[in-house]
Amino acid sequence: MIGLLDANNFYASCERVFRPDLMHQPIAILSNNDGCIIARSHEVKALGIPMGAPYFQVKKILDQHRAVVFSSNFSLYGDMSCRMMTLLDALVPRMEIYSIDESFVDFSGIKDISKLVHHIKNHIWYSLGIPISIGVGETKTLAKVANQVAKRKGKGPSVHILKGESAIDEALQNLTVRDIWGIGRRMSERLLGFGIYTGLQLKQVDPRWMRRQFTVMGERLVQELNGISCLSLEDVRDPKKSIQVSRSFRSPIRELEDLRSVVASYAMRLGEKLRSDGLRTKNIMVHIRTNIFQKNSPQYRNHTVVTLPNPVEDDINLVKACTRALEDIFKEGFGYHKAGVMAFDLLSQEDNVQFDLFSSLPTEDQGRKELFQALDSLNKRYGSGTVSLAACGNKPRWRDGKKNVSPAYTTRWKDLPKVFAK
DNA sequence: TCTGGGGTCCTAGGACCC
DNA sequence: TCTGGGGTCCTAGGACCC
Repeated sequence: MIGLLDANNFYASCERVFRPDLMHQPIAILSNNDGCIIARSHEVKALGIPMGAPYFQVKKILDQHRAVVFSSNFSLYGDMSCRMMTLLDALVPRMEIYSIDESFVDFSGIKDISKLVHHIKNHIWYSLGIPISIGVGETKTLAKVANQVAKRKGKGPSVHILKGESAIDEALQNLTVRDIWGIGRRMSERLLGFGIYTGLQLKQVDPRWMRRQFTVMGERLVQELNGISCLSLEDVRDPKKSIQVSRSFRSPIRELEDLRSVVASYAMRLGEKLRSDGLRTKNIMVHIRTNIFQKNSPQYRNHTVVTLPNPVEDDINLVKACTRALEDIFKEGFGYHKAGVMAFDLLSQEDNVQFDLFSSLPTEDQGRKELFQALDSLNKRYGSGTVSLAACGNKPRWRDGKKNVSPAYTTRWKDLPKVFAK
């Protein structure tokens, strides 16, 4: 059995820990620039205010109900998340942190699951003041379903264990396809078109048909609803594949100079994130765009990628690359509303570093000399390590009438010292 | 007037290789 | 005139999640 532990209204609950006087008052948390609603307490949800609603559209109704509105405080939420996960980790054999406020837990081998989940729920509530819901099911997707059942029991901490065919079917009968984890707006629209409305109907669909219509994702979903586990518990976190920093602006930015300083600050934040994850990058993407909500204004969006010869994680190189990329895509005459930088195809500190010599090496002596210099810089930059060498002769080729250089052959020496000894 | 930020996975199709 | 078979890698774009 797999459990899904999910904090109730996490950001709002975090704020309440430090403002216990707001325990029964409606609370909403706003995004960057106080633009829209990104978290709501139970009471605000009850007012019918949707997730992501622009603040200016719902401000009136929030005021009427004397809601307390917070700007987001992500360092607080991150810290509370860390505490919560630490408490949980001490109580369970295996877990996967799924998001800032959710964890999957492996309950296999646990004799009395009900006792344990109640203990977890109470422990986190009394130690941290965060109310959580725990759902337990045969697969991750069913654990998600169980969690929704638990949440419907009330606004306080709650648990639900989903076991037995009829109980599962009943729970699924009460959910729309849109409520199922993994089904978003587009898929639910298409499913509705096929006459599939409830979770139970989806469970009864032929998985092969699902695969044809909705790719393997759809097939897995149906299998998971039938208790066949397709999504395993990943207790070891894979390293990140991309890291980005992006923001919308309160008011549009028109000048390149202003945008440049914004992008430079994102580049430095990107560097911080890379370094804290022990990662480097060769690929950096910069994007800018006008305000997509201003339907009547001219729109412009663009992005570009800079690929560096060597992996970097330092501010200077990142800022240089990002501002250079910005100049490629910046166009005058637009008011920009959002910009972002992203590093992708990340390398870990342990990954091989490629160091390219661009000069040709006409004689053996010169080749040897340049290789030694390259090794020397490698050592200075990355410390000692193992080295493999690839030599590429560049033979010009033509494609689509354009000259195009690609390696003609590659030779690799495994044992560098021996090569040099010769 | 004011509309978030940060991720992941999958597919199709093209280019290229032997 | 007929025109193989088996791959890999890359990219853009879509969809989803919290």
